[in-house]
Amino acid sequence: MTSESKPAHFLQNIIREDLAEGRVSQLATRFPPEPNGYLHIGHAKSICLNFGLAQEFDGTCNLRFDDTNPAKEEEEYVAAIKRDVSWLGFEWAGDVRYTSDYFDQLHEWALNLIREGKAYVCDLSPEEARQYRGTLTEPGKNSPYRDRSVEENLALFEKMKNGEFDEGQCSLRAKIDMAAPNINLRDPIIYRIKKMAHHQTGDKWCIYPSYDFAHGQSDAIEGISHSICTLEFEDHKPLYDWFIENLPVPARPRQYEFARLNLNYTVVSKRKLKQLVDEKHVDGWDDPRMPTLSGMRRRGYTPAAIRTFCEMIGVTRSDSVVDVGMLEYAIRDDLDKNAPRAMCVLDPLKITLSNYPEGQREVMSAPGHPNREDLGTRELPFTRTLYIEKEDFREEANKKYKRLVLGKKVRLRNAYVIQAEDVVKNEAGEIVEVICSVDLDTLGVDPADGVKPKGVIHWVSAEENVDCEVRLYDRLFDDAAPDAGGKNFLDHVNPDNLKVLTGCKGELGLASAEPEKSYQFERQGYFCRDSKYGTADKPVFNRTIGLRDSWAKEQNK
RNA sequence: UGGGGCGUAGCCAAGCGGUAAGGCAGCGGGUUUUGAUCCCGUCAUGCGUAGGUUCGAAUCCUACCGCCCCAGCCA
Repeated sequence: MTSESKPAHFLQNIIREDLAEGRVSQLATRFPPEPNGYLHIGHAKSICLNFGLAQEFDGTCNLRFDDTNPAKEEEEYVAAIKRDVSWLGFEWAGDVRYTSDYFDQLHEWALNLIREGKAYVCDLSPEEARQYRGTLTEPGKNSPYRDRSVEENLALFEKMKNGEFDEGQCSLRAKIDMAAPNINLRDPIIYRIKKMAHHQTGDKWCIYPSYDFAHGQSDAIEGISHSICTLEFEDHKPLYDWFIENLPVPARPRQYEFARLNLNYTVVSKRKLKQLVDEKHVDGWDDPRMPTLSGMRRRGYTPAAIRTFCEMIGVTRSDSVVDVGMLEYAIRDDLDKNAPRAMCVLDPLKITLSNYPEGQREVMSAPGHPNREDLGTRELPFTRTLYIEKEDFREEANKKYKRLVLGKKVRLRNAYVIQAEDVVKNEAGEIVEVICSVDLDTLGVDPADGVKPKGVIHWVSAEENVDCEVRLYDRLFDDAAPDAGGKNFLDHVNPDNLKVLTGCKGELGLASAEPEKSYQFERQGYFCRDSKYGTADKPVFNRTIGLRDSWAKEQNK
């Protein structure tokens, strides 16, 4: 820890004290996803918190699939979640756990409650149960089945377990208090009938424990000391504690809540994400525009950047909406330091160097990174015809425009200074080529006349380059809060969230770019080769994020 | 109008009775063969509001206001 380290957040303080005062001997946390969808940036916050705390305090963190609802869960998600957690850079303690590993024990404990008169089989239908539950302001009424004998409950629960009842026909409920102001305490359902196979336990069960009954006890079984969840579970804590106190569990875990992540211009609800996929607004869960970890990975986000972001935003109990600008800062910061540089012309304009012999070829050497010698050098063939960016040339411009202007000079990055001498236009009047002269005495030095060109532009040989496709992504939504209030988030999908450019010309080295490995295309942004589309000789590059652009800002003034 | 939370700058967030950290964004300037990076400076007389206690209050007390969560046999 350095003297400039971040101040501790409330959970770090709680843990430090618990450890110091001996309330817990070793920190044990867990990340408990339900395998019913893909992990997204919001989960990353929880993952970084739970695994990060374990690392910081020399404790352990388990990966536990909270799989109590076979109707919604699938093995496919289990695999994807494991992969994403590993990708983020974390290692869970021991084997992957499943709440379903504890179904036998949980069933035993349910029997325990029944024997002590603290649980009963209720025959109320779901609709009737809702009516008996009361409302936020009115107390509920006791179920007519609340006072069945222990023997009858035992027999009925056994029948439930044996599949002798239909789904919804009855349920096992904890006997707590139908008049409790906290609705979670109004005799919550702890076991329900679901006659379906489970991805882990197959056909062994037709009754499944509820989240409330399973979670705390699973924590206890695993010896979790601090069970960290999001704010909406705070009302469940009294119930969490009630089970722990009324059952012979091997440990006393404690629940703590923190605020989930909200990001502007983004939706992170599995339902909405799924809708974007199903209605083809995006090309799958791993579409680079998605805030899923798999989408971000394909987009070029790095685990380190996501971890930094989670560190930046802090951990508190107040609802907040983080500006995506912070996420963008985190990825730019990482990639600026670590991504090798390359040149790629997105919108090519041909340049012919009139005083450079036809057939002549030189090889320019350029650093892999301006201040990372360990990233080596790259070789750039330089020829009579080149491509530059269309927007980097103007026939006339004011002094603020620091690029190539007719009659003026500009530096070709990592190469010579050139001057635009003439323009070739097609019948439509569009510029199709610029004739330039090159000053061969300017490699690494300013022109002899001492006048240093103000601008530097990127280029690529027109004769030797990699033809590629580049996909420019913009934010998925054009509204800062697409799902706020009564808004339909689909009405705010940004129509310009993807621009596909073909015929882009990249420097030769890009042909061997590995998928998901980041490059900075100088003067433009950070890109990585797509892992799904493209061919060996025609790669597709995804733009992760553009460079900060003060020129664009200047022009918008 | 039941219960549980939360209000510090445009955003995130420290602070826990001694006179408002830090980051993102913004703004101004410097360096630069990336209009990037980097560097420097600037950015709350104010902590939801109103009272009160105190030599002193974002921190304590009182009242009020606003926002979020809870009535799945979802998690």
